[in-house]
Amino acid sequence: MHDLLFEAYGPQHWWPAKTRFEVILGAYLTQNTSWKAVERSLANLRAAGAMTVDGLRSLTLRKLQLLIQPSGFHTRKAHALKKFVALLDDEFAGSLKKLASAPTAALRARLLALPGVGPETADAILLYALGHPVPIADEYLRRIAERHRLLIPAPGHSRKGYESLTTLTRQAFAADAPKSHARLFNEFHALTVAVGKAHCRRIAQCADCPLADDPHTAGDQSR
DNA sequence: CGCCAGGCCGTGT
DNA sequence: ACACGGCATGGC
Repeated sequence: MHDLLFEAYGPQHWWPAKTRFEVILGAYLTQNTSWKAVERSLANLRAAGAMTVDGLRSLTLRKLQLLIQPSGFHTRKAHALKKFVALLDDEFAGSLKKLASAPTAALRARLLALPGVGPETADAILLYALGHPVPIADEYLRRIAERHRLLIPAPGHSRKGYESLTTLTRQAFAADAPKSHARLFNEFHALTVAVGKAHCRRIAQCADCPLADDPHTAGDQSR
């Protein structure tokens, strides 16, 4: 899938951010939110000098909420971001570098324990901000996998479902590409979003899906 | 106007 | 364990 999508779409240049902390901010802000809206919040944060850990720490909660308002859920997300900085300060001396040097499994568990951090956000931070080789499962990948009969269709999206999709992705890469997983996971997730947007929103758009000459449109699936 | 977006969480069954 | 609604805003 990675190779087919890469051939069709080319490099996606993810994550669109300059610093690790900017990736983390984006990972929180883009939860169920279009990236376009996130860009406006990020611009606000940049203008306020809050694109760094120190900058964000010095903001009041209210001020932070105001700055990230354009990307929605600002009350929850502002709280969550403050809690992330608190974790960084309390357990890693305020250092993203120290945070990044923690073992992957323990770090993932610690991130998941934070409010506002679920599986996808945790993995996005691990992969795109901290450089850990973890795959990212998301709604797009689930749709694509089901559409192409790689995953048994399941009605709800349970946490367990995402964890199993994560495991399957990791195993698939482990079998076919033993090396450079971080780079492949990085590109694959970006490509997944690209093809998901282009072809998996509506069944009619699957005609020229790069993943298959014969798209599996027979089995319905409304999305 | 209605639907959706690069999810997560609390609550009820 | 799973389903379901709330969270907020802007694009299209």
